[in-house]
Amino acid sequence: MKIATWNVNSVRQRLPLVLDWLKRIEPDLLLLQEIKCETHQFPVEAFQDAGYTAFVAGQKSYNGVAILSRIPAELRTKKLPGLSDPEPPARYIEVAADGLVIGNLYLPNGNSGGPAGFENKLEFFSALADHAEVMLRDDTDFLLAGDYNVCPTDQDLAPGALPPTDALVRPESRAAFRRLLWCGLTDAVRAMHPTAPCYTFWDYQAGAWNRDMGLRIDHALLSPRIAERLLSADPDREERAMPQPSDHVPVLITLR
DNA sequence: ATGGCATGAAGATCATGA
Repeated sequence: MKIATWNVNSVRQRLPLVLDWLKRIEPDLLLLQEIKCETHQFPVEAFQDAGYTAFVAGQKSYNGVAILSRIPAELRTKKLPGLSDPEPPARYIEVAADGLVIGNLYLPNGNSGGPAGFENKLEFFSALADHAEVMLRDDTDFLLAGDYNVCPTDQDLAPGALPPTDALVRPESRAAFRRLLWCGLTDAVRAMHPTAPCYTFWDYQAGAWNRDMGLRIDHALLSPRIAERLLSADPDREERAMPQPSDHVPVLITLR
């Protein structure tokens, strides 16, 4: 089983690239973040023609997440349980497929909106950990993948790529990510690559790609039984060198 | 430390991203 996550930075701008990637890689599911369109604007037909059903949680301008599946899947929710905002931005969508719950998340960056913006990031993390704990108690097999907007350790960013005050590396953000791991989840890429950087993002600015000033911020966390099935987990670096790329690359997980 | 790109919505810039 192949599951991938990709922050595409506008699905409409990236449509040819995403279709090309689907055709070459043939994942069973692709989790998209930052689709940057309303649900009705999502190019459902183009993906249908490629053999994928789309589950979409869109909104105007920003954010937006979607799951593409070429295997039978059913929508579970378009909201992360436990957020204080009754109408939160479109940052979470979850389906069930092949006996597995697949949660797709776009965690708030936390650098905008001042202290409240950062608190909002931590609240999302906390709600996500609560959700994971409920599923672990229910003995549900799951994968929670997407743009976590955190470099978990200093190994996960190029030296000097971010100031230490950045919300992606602040100790509170890293502690929130560790809480998820300590629920008993496995960071798939890190489990398969204990020492390599495995960046998933390079800024468009300042020649970040050419200087390899990357960040590892797109992650797939696996519940225990799913972790036992892990065969491979790799960022697809080559996608960053394509014409008009997203600033993130896909991360591909293969399960036995 | 900031924001040199990129995107969308608006509008003759701006907010956001990370």
